[in-house]
Amino acid sequence: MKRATTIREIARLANVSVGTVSRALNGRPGVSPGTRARILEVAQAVGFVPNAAARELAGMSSAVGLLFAPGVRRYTPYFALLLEALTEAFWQEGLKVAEVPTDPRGLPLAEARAYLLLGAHDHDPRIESLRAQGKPFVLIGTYPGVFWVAPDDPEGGYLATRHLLELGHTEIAIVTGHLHHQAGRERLEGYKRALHEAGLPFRPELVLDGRFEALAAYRAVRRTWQEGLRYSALFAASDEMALGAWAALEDLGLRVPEEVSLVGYDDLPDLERSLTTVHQDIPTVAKEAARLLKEAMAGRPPMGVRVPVYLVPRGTSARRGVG
Amino acid sequence: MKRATTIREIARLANVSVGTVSRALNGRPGVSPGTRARILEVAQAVGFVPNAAARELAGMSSAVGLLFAPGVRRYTPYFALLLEALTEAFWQEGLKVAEVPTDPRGLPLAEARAYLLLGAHDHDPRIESLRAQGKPFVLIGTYPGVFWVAPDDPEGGYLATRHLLELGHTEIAIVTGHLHHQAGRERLEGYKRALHEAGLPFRPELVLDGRFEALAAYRAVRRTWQEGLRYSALFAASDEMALGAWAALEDLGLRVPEEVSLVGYDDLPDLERSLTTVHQDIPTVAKEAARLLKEAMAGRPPMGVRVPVYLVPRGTSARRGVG
DNA sequence: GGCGCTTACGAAAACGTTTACGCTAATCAT
DNA sequence: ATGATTAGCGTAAACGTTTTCGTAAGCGCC
Repeated sequence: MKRATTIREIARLANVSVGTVSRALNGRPGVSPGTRARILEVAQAVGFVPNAAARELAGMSSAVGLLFAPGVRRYTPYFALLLEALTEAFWQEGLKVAEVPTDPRGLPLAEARAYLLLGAHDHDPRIESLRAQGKPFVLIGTYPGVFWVAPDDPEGGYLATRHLLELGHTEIAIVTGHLHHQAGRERLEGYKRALHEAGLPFRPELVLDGRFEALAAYRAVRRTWQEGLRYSALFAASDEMALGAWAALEDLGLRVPEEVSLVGYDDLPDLERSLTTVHQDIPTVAKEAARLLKEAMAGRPPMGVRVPVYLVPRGTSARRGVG
Repeated sequence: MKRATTIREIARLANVSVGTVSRALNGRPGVSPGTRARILEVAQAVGFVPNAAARELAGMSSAVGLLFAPGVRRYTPYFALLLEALTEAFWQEGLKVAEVPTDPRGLPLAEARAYLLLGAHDHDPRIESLRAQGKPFVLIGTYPGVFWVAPDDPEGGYLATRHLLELGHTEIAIVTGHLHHQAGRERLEGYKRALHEAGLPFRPELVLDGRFEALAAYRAVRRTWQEGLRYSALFAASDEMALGAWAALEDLGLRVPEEVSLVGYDDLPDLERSLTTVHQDIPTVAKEAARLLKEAMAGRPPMGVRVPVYLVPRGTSARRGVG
């Protein structure tokens, strides 16, 4: 393994002492704009990554606490990917992310330098509590007046639905996740907007509750179809639910995409089947979260950013059969 | 936060130098049995936990690599619990566990001081490869000639089945996980043994493939029942599959446990419904894994340990209705 | 021109552990 | 008895960072 470049090396290259380098890199006062720029440039050039162990030893508890909202299913492929990306992105900043045990309201039971909030709820008590404590934090989701980053879920829901509309479908059902979760609600909003834009009415009976679970999606799709609900296209607000829905359609004897088109959401890797879906740029979400957390720790004013999503047409969506 | 006790403090209490303490604690040569015992006693008494950051800084990459078998679903509640317990248990030993990226055969793409193998396969190439490299590792599962720790799955399958037999059931179906995974196969073996012991024949058609997934279990149960398969009791080899099976039975209009008894496996916490199941002692599995890994790193001869399981009778199993 | 004040920076201590090296005393072979 | 070996232990350097303290230079001000 190659030896990583150290702060000392940077000091040598920039003709300053290690103390100055440390100050410059951490945005601390006591270094002139000129030297600071020079140091940052050198660090950038050699691809410096601070040694987390040394940092921690020196007393900078380099752990940011990961706070899951209560009631959210953590053990999903999506969260696993997000976590992986977050770990990677924060590592680049010399920070480690670790899940923190919480009380029933989701408030942290252990101290951390900063926090990362996952699974944004509606009236999230975690936000006010942390704000009152003055702890820096970033929310994965949206909320006014705090640092937040979120995938552009309204746009994603819109893109998926418009794709189906453009293929000639007019009866489009949606399998949603929990509507008290932002992701679930926002994707539904996008769906509604696309319908509205196309001059089609929103029909509540075409909204099926899939609870973000494959099994729940399966049951909802199968039951409603057998009760006589009909549509030529289905938008599932997560790939897991799409898989459940797909299985249900198969068990109902329906061909995908000939009889029913299907669009998922997330674009999970390693899916064995070719699913038309909305791609989420998870690494970018993670990187933005890391960047924002640094801003938050530096005491900057809050800001939020939306990360773009895009549609990936694959095998499960087709032009509506002439009917 | 209270200051953790250091190696220096222990040195003071035991009247030796820090170097000697370090050697004693790490099982390295160069310290007499007497002093070693004294040091260990002091360390035990004050509840010493080595500082991971300092260790890493001093060059002892304190990370043990977590290696998942290819093809195994990592994002399950069971693995999440196991991982949590492993993190905790290894932390006590001054070790951090981190997942390591693998190639398609499951071999590690990054170096680590030692490895932990999860999701034991049958002819696992990881085992021979690591053994050839002389890397210390512990397998969660069983394999002759290496360090391993595993829940007593054959016994668990036996206990679940015998419970149903004792309730008067004679037609007992089983929903299994993948049979090329040890856990899946061993639980099936226990089921067979209980049947055999009771003088009942093993009927292959009563074995349903649930792939350790709720949805797959649901489909298998529902489809086979509709095809005419009948039984008065069902043993699902994981709680997730039990939930899927339960949903299927409900959708078939069958009452649990009046018409069909159901037993799960794992005893996951936070299940909202009261499921009879086999309890797994995950914290103990983790602690044993940590203990064994230390033995392995010390170069001791390999050994394996089975962690006991036990049945937890709850609401989904009942005496067979008079038929 | 002396005084105080600020700013930019270097020197060095500190964090907790591992480990190379050196020393002492005991053991051993001759 | 003497020199060589060895077991047992202490000393100190090293790991990469943060941070306290000291200091020199620059500034305005009377």
